[in-house]
Amino acid sequence: MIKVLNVAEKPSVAKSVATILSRNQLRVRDGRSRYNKIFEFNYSINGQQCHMLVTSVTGHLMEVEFEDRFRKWHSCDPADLYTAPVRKYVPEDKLDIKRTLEEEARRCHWLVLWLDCDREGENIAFEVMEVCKGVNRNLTIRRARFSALIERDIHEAAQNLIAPNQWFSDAVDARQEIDLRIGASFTRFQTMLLRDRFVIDSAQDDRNLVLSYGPCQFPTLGFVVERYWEIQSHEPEEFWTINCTHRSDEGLASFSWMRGHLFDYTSSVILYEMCVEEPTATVTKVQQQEKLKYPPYPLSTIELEKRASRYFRMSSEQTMKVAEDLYQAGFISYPRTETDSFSSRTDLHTIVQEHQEHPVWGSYAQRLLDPGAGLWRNPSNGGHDDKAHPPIHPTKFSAGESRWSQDHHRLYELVVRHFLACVSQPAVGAETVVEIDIAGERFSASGRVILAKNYLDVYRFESWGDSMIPTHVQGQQFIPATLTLDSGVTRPPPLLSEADLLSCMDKAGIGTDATMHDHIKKLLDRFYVTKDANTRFSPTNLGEALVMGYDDMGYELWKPNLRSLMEYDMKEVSVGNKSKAEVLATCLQQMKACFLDAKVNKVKLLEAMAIFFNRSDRSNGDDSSALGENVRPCGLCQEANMVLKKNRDGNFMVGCSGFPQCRNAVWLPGPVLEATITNNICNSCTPGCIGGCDETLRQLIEICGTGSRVQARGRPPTTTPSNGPPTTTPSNPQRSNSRQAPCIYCYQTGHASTDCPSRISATRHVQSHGMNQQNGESSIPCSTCGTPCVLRTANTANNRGRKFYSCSSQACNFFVWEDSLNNGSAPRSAPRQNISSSASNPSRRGGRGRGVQNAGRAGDVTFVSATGEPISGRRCFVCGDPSHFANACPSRGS
DNA sequence: GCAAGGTC
Repeated sequence: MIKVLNVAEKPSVAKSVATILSRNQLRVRDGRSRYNKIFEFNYSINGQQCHMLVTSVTGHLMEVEFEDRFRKWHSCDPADLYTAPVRKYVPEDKLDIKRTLEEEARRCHWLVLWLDCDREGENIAFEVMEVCKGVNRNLTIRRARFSALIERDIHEAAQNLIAPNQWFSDAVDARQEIDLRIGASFTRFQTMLLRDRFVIDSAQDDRNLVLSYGPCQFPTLGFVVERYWEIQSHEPEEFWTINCTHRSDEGLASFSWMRGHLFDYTSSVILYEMCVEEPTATVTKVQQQEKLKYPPYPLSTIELEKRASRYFRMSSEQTMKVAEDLYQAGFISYPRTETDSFSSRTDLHTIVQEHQEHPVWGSYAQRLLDPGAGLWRNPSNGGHDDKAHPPIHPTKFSAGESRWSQDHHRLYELVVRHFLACVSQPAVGAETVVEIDIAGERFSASGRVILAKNYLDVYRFESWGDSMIPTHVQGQQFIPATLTLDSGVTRPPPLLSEADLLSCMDKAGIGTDATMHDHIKKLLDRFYVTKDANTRFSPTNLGEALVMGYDDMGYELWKPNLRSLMEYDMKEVSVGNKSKAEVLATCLQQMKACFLDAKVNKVKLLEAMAIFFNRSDRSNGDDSSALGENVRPCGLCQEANMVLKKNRDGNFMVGCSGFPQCRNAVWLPGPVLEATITNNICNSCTPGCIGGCDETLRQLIEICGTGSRVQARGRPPTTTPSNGPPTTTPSNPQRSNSRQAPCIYCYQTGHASTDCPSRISATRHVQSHGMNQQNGESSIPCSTCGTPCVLRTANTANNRGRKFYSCSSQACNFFVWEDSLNNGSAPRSAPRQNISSSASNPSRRGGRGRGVQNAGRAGDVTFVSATGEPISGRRCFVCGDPSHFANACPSRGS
C-alpha cells in the first residue's frame, strides 16, 4: 500500500480533510508539536489503495533572514542590506513541526500538499517540500486544490492532484526578500540617525526605541498624517442657505433649499430677498415610493473589524484576538477570510435552527424558519471569495459562556446577528418627497415611514430613521411659517477612525485581512500614532516628523503607491510574466537608489525632527554643528536657552530649547542667507536683542514679514505656553497686536464683526435693491439683538408701501412686517408669520441653522450652523494663535 | 533591535 503524507496549513484543516476523506473513520496520534496532530486512515486515490497520514504546519514553516554577519545593526552599512545574502530557515519554535514532517516523510512514498490555495499557501507548500525532500529524495509530490472544506471539494481535490505552482511561490519569495531588505535598511538607518540625536519624549526609554520602517506600516501612518494635515490646513468658509417651514394641522414640515448652499453672500441674499418678496409656496411635486434597506453582505474579516470598532469601539487587534478565541472554541467559523458570499452548498437553515432556543434572538430565528412569515431571503453576494474559507458565521450555539469576557459576548452576538440579518428580507420604507417653489427657488422636504423592519429587528446595530411629513398635494399653495437665510461654516473632515483606516488600507491593498490590525497596532507600539476614546487616530510628533522628513525629500515612501507597485510585480511573477530574479533585481535596485538618496538627504529628516524635538546631548551627530548654538536665556520661560536653528525650509530661527513646553521663537525672514552668533553686543539695546537694531534686518522683516513654521502643510503647534502669549517679539509686531478677536466674516482684525466692510456693502446692496429707508423712529427693540428697530417702507413690486421694522444695526438683518405685529391678520399677499432673515446676524444663527452633512466643497466635509461667535477652540493653523484665523495670519503676508 | 506573511 502507498503511504501518503498529507500536510495542511493549519491543524483545523488537517482535521477537516482527514474527517471528510476517512468518512470519520480515523485514528489520531500526537506529533512532536502539541498542536499538530497526525490523522491516519486508508483511502483510495484513483483506484490506488493508500495509507493516509494527515498532519499540518502552522502557517509559514520558514523565515527569511540575513546571514549572521549582517544581523548586528552596526555590522554593516544599511545600504549593504540590499545585496547581503539572505537565507530561509526554520526558526526555533517551528523545529518540532519540522521534525514531525521529517520523521513521517522518511516512511512515505507520496507527499500531498493541502495548503491554502493562495500565494502564501503555495509558498508554504514549497517550504514543506524542502523539508520533506531533505530526508526523502524519492517522494512523489502532489498538490491538492480545493476551495472549501466540504465533502465534494475535498474528494474532488484528492482525486485530481496537480503539480505545485512554482510561480505562486516565487512571488512570495520575492515579496519576503524585498520586505526584509527595505524594512531592515530603512529601520536601521532612521533609528541610528535620529534616536540619539533627539529627546523623543514619547518613549520611556528612548535609547531602546526603534524607529521602524515598513512597506505596510508607513503607508498606514501616511493615511493618518495626511488626514491630520488636511484638517490642519482647512480654512473655514462661510456659506449660506435658505430654509423654510410649513406649519399645518398635521405638524411642521422643514424644507431645505435644493441649491444646497452658496458661498456667495450677495447672491444668497438676492435669492432670499426674491423669496421674501413673493413668499407664496406652490407644491410642485409629491412623490411617494417604496425604499428598501438591504442587510449587510456576509461577514469578512475586515468588515468584522470595522463593525466591532464602530459598534463596540473594539480595536481591530482585540477583535481578532477574541475572534480567534471563539474560533478555537468552535463557536464561530475561521475568522481570517476575505469571502463575503456563502457557497450555495452551505446549509444556512441548519445554522439558523441552532439559534431558535436563544433567549434573545431565538424568536427571530423561529420567524426566519417559518415559511409563512416570509422573512427568509437567500444572502446576497459581496463579490469576494478567497477560495479557502466561508464568511464568518456561527458554528456552535451558545447563550453565553461563563468564562467569556464582555468582548466575547459582544463579538459572538455580532457574528450571530449579522448572520441572521444576511438571510433576512430587507427593511421596507415608504418615502415621501415634497418639492415646493417659492419665487422660482425650489425647496424639498422628505419623510419616511418604515413599513417592515425585517432584518433590522435582529440587527440592532443599524437603524433607519422614521420621520413624518405632513400631507401635501400637488398644486397646493401656502405661506411658509418661517423663511430664513441661514449660514454655516465649512468644517474639516474628522480624524480617521479605526474603521476608516481599515478601509483606506483595504482600498490601497496595504496588508492582508489577517495582518491589517497588526500594522495598526505597530503604529501605536512605535509611538507613531495615538488613538482617542472615539477610536480616532492622530499622528504623534514622531510619526508626523518622519512622514514630513520623507515628504521633504520628495519621496512617497509614506504613500501606498510603493506597495501597490510591488503587488503588481508580485502578480506578474505569479502568472509567469516576470521572473522572480527580474523583479527582485529591478525593485531592489530602485529601492537601493532611493535609500542612498535618502541618506544624502538625511538633513530633511533631521530638520523635520528638529521642529518637534529637542536635540539630545547624546548626539555625536556630524550635522548639528551649525544648529543649536545658544544665543541668550529665554526671556519667556526663563528656564532654557534660545538657540539658533535652521528650519526645514532652510530659514533661520532663534527658538527656545525648552520646546515644546516653551514655544518662544523668532523667525528670521527667508531672504536671510546666513545667521551667526557673534560676541558683539550692540550699544543701543540690551544683550539678547535679535536683529532689532540691525537696520538691514529690520527692513527685511518689514518687507517680508517672518516665515511661518510649517505653513505649507498647515501644522499648528499643539499647545500654547501657559506662561505667556505664543510669541510676541519685536520682530513680529503684527502678531503682538492681534489679540483683538477677528471679524467672524472676513477673519481680519482691526474692526469688529459688526463693522465688517464686506457686510456693510452687502447689506447696503440689499437695501438699495428693494427697500427705501425712512427716517422712522426706533419704536421697537430688535428681538434678535436688542438694538432698536427702524420703521421703514418697502418699495418692492409686491409690497410697495408696506411698512416693516428692521434692526438699525447694519450687522443684523432682522425685520418684521408692521401689519403682522398688529393683529396677526396679514394682508392677502403677506406672510401669516414673521419672516425674518438671520443671515448677517451672528447672534441668531445658532438657533436657526441646520446641520448639513457631507455637502461641502472638498470631499468629506461636514457643515454645521454657525453659532455667531468665533468658534471656540479654533485657532490659526499657521501659527496657532487663537486670536485670528489663518486667512488673517500675519505670517501669510510673506 | 529591523519587514510582512502565515498560524497556535
